[in-house]
Amino acid sequence: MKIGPEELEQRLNRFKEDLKQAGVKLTHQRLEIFKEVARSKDHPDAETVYKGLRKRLPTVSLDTVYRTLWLLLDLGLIDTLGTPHHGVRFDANTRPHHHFVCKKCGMTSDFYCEELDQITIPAAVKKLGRVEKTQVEIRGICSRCSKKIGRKNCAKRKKEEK
Amino acid sequence: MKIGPEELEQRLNRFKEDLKQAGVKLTHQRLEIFKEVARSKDHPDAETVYKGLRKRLPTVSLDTVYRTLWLLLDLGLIDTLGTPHHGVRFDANTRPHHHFVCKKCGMTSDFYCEELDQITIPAAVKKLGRVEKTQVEIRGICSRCSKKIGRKNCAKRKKEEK
DNA sequence: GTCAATGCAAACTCTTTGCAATCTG
DNA sequence: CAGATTGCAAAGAGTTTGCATTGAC
Repeated sequence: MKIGPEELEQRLNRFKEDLKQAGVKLTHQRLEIFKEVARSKDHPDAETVYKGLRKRLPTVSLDTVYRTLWLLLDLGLIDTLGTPHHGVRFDANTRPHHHFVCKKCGMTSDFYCEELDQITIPAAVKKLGRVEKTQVEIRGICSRCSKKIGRKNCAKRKKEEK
Repeated sequence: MKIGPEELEQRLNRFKEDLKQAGVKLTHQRLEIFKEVARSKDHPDAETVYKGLRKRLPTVSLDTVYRTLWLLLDLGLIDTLGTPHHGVRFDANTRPHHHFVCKKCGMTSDFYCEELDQITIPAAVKKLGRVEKTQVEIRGICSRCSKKIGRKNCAKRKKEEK
């Protein structure tokens, strides 16, 4: 998927607006990091964003990339694959099941739903590879985290919890 | 979800059988690690498995836990959440979309399907927290990895690719 | 007995933090 | 100009590796 210049413009404006709303400063770095991610068709990790960025912004540092990405995540301007701030986790549940994932704390609960077990996938997907299982991932904020509101970003939140 | 003793027995037998099939030795550690994961209702990380395990097997080491978990993954006896051997990855795609995830290399492709965008989630899930988005995760082996067959485990595979 | 698997310790990678200098509003 | 943000360097997680020893088949 590629996005046209008018949509990019739109997203940049929303970006600036959201920073203002959050009482967060609009810096050169933040703008460029957002553009780098927004233009990406893949699912880059921090390092990849950093490398792409350095071509245009040679003085940027990797830790700023991290801080900014967590900030954007907190503002809901980007999402992550899986759960941030966690190592690999193992799933020993061999029955068909689905996941509710908390975007803040990473809590992942299984749930069962026979209807969802029956999902038929588009034929095009089969070209991507051999399918082993299909599950629904519901992303959101768990009730526990919903109570802890008003914190600014993930890193700070984690620290406060210690 | 909890599993009954007869199902546990069944899974242990399948476990032993699969190790034999793979030409891999059945060690005390492997058996206990498998039991630890199989009994878990959560989605433990390696450290959690390790801690639980040490109560019964005080001499086990964390690296054996890792090696065994990757082995079990390779044998298809357990699965992971997200993609192993990768840092956090960011998803800047703001349109409704779904993922095909390769369990071997972590490659994650977006795909679109209006039908899947319409999924209705069971009422029970709403108790878990505030839902922000619902997406389908199709897990399998991408065509690229399918070609590289016959390797024994992830760690070795990664090394060989260097 | 043979070769794979383990435990240990050290290395490595990814991510976070403290702090002084800098920049935004 | 004040306070947030950055870059740097160093620390901290989580994970992997090399090697001598142990243990399964």
